Amino acid sequence: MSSVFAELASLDKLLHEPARLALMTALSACKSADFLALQRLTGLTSGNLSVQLSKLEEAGLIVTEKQFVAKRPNTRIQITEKGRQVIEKYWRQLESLRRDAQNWQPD
Amino acid sequence: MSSVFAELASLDKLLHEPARLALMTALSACKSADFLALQRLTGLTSGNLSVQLSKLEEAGLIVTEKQFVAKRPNTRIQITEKGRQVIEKYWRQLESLRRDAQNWQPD
DNA sequence: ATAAAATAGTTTATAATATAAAGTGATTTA
DNA sequence: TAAATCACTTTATATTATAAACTATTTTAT
Repeated sequence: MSSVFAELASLDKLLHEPARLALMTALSACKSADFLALQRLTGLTSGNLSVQLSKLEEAGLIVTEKQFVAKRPNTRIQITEKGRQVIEKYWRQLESLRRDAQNWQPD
Repeated sequence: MSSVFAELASLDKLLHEPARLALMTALSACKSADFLALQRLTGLTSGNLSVQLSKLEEAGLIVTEKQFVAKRPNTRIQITEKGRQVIEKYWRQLESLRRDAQNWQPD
């Protein structure tokens, strides 16, 4: 059982889903963003985006702050230190998976 | 709606699943491999591996050849030209997604 | 000789997940 | 003031991953 197996098993499935991967990667590159900006980024329906953000928050990877701006509800989202660590780890592990699988030889 | 959306939508979900991603990446780097070698690579149960290979074959990304070797059934798996094209495209698109998400700024 | 275990898989069932649809409560427009 | 819009959340459905159960042949043990 090659080292690819270890990388496979440890790949964080919460981050692997493409929408959450884009969200976390984008959030790791800016101070914060609000709900509508993230919706423009991903093109997700609001329901879908809401569910994905809830999962990320429940896991402690982001924090959300709900306020009113110009009489409108406004949700500001920020990555946590933990979130920053796991997204960086994810990309490293995916690179490892790719390299190990590419270098693998049968037998 | 930023360009991340286009990358998100076009990311091939058949290839994105980690086990199939490892399988296709490995198969793109060798002439062929048999069922047991791929099972050692991925650590999948035989049932799971069988299902994933069936999906890849149904999509025309691999071909399988079943024979008997030393009185044992033996399934040899090879990537197709189409398979090679789509796995290379997948990795390019994932890099794009990463780069675009990292360069994105809210507003 | 034959019952039990192992090999190399496939098929089926279940549990998890993504995603859309429907719903909420406030605000603006007609 | 009724209807439409905004910014979401909650619930339902459809898809998917994954393990469990099964099949058919072969080897090993008694």
